[in-house]
Amino acid sequence: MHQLLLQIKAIHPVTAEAEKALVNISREVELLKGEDVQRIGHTCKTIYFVQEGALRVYYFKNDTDITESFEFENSFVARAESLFTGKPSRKGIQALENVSLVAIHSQKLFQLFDQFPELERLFRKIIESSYVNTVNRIESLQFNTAEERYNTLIRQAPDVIKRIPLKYISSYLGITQVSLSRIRGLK
Amino acid sequence: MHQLLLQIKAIHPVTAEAEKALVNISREVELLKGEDVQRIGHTCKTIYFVQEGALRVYYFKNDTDITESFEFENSFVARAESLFTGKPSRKGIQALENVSLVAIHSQKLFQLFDQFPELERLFRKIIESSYVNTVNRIESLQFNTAEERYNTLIRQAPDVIKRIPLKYISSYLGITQVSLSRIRGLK
DNA sequence: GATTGAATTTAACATATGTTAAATAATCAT
DNA sequence: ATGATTATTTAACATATGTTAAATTCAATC
Repeated sequence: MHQLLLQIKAIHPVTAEAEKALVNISREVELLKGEDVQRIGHTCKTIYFVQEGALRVYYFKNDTDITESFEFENSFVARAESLFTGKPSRKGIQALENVSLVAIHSQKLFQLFDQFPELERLFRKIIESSYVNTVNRIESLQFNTAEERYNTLIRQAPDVIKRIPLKYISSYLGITQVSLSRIRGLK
Repeated sequence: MHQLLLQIKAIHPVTAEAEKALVNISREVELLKGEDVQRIGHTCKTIYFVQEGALRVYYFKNDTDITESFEFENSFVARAESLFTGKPSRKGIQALENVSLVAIHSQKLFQLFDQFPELERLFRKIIESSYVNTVNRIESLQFNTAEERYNTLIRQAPDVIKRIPLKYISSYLGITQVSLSRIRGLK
């Protein structure tokens, strides 16, 4: 859990008691490359913190596997549309490398907010930052060409290109694998 | 402010003192159709609540005017990438009808969070719900055709079609106005 | 290192959407 | 109502991306 606590310190430091309470409702989880952290159809009740490895959030649209997002070390992952609504998610979370995660029990976490407003502030900030990321992503999908999106990805998230197979990257960019290959061949 | 308080009650009821404190840092603003609520380049320091009318958040990409989002009665509006980072926004907010807004001073609001954790919870929930909306929007932009996106809009946000000129809607859907016109002509 | 299967690229063609320009239609001010 | 402005549609053509299939490269296992 050490890494989680370090990351929290960087976002919004909390008291030792709050830290302890958080650790109490969390457990470490290890998964192998290819395994599902959370299956499609499952209602999201956990917020994950990535200590080591890479994940993707994915779903199917007309039998096509689509990657919604990638997550690496030191990020928090959840399926917001399920976590915040209580509905089952059409999305799954898959390990793209062997991963070490911290699983935070979301229901218990939300209860802790009454006792520790500092934890609520911490997670408010985490959500805010995820929100900003998705807003920026919309901008990119809304009016950049596929080539621009690919170049932006190389610049802003080189880990994705280095560590993730192209077949997952193409759908993340909103294009087919053939298109991605073509774009890569241009330069 | 009555309408704002009603809406708050529906999201997360707060005590009379918290309500009073919130009203204290807010003021009503009226603007005419076409006017800018916030200019491009301005650093976002206000969260708006729409009492009456319609707004859009917009920006320019290569001299082309692009609408990022529409907002109607009973929604909260801010430019997250600026509000939560303190950086000037490349986006503006424009009134598409004569509007009546409540302007909430965000800095003062954030200060109130120390005194009223219930207000922090309220705004955490508001942010969560905006976040869920943007995540769903990404899904739509990522792999639906323009025609699918248009049909979804008609179904899920009929107000947009009824009240907003098409020239603003096309860029919101990620297409040109000509394409939108073509799609509308299909059926 | 040979064999197999998966990942990636290439090719050829199809289609959706973009671009530019002109034609209508709708709206607004006089 | 008239004319002027703005919004929307239509047309013709250009281009980006999709689709299917095959070729190639890469990676894992024996």
